[in-house]
Amino acid sequence: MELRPDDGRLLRGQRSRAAILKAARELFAERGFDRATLRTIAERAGIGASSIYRHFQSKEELLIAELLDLQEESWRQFRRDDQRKAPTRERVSRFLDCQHALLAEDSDLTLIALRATTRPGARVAAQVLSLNDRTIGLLMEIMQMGRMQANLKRSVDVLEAARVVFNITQGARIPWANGMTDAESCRKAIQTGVDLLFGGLEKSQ
Amino acid sequence: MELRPDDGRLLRGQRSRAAILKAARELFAERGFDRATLRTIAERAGIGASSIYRHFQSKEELLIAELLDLQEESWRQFRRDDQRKAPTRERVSRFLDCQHALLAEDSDLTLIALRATTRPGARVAAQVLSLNDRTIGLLMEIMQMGRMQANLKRSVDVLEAARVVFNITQGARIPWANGMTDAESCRKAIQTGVDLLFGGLEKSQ
DNA sequence: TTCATTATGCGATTTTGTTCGCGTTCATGA
DNA sequence: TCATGAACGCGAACAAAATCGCATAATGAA
Repeated sequence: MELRPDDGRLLRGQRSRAAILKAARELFAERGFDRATLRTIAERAGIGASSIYRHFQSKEELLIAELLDLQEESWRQFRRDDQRKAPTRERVSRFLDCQHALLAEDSDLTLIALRATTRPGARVAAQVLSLNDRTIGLLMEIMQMGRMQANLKRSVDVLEAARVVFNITQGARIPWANGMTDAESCRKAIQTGVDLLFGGLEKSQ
Repeated sequence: MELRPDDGRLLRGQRSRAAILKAARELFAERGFDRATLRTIAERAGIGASSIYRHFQSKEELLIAELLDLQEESWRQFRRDDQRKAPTRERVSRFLDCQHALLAEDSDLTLIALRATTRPGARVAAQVLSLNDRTIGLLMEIMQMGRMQANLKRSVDVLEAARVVFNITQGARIPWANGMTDAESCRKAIQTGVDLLFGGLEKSQ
């Protein structure tokens, strides 16, 4: 039996799902991920704790919706005044700044996403890895354009280059999310790393 | 009151600590970190589960000792036939290969260490970050030598460069530890990333 | 010896994410 | 109208890490 999209049960489910997400976002912001209990989230959402699992497969999954939103918002901001003719290094740098400005508001987001990738076999791990791949894909797109415009070396493997850029950002955020550096130092570390990558370490002869 | 180092209580504690570590290593190897329960570890070590917390602050801390050993072993292997006059790129590359060969035997180690860094406030997070800093320090040492020998650009910030190399390795291991690529692909990804960093992406004019 | 102190050990308990079995609601089709 | 099946909801239960209060052992000081 197929359910019509306006079926009463589905509608009720969608309301619940929205209520859970709202409560979760509020509580994550108030107390942070680890201190926000599924029972308190459920209570604020007005349902039972176990019902959350009708809509999400794990606690971490409550965050990836937010991460997805943020990712697309950062792309929107980047594209809004992106100079497609500008040097590739500048375009990449600007994109990372857009992303950083948004992520800097919520260090938990980066941290929990990273944690999720350390749970092999869990669905949420694959989801986050796939989100990361989308970001890597965008970076690759930018760099591929630079490669065609003879802005980058022809020999560069743009996929690997995009991965390196992504890993630089990921790695730089860990000390920040652990409170060992502030957001601005994190931003600078990312930019310095990208500059090193573009310029190279070795002397050119 | 100060305890002498040969105090009977301390000696008993050290024996327990050693037994716990031994049991933990065995069980981690047999079942993996997540499937090895503190109760079974305690049982094999011949003590009660809660007693583990007299010696370690968290389950993850049981892995730190192993990670430290492995780190120093990889340094030993690297130093054993390190050509100090060789190009910096080759030295770095060789060090990463040594490290990879050891880590490849136990993907859990990388994964759990990474997971530990996503637990802000926990002692184990700081411990792992400090271990990482030691590896970064060694990389920095290698690159600093290259910089003095005019092997690398004078303008290079060796600390940041070392961090970038480290982040490349860290990031490349995540898909591998999730079973999405094999160890050899992971190794190649690391080497490709390092090559990109040394050579740079931009065309030199 | 006796007492205080300190490290260690342990069973009971708490906490929290997650699973299970059962009941409820609601559209559909005979 | 009534049985069917599917999505949803819930309280109880489970699993495993972590905590607590108390007991024990070992040592030094009085």
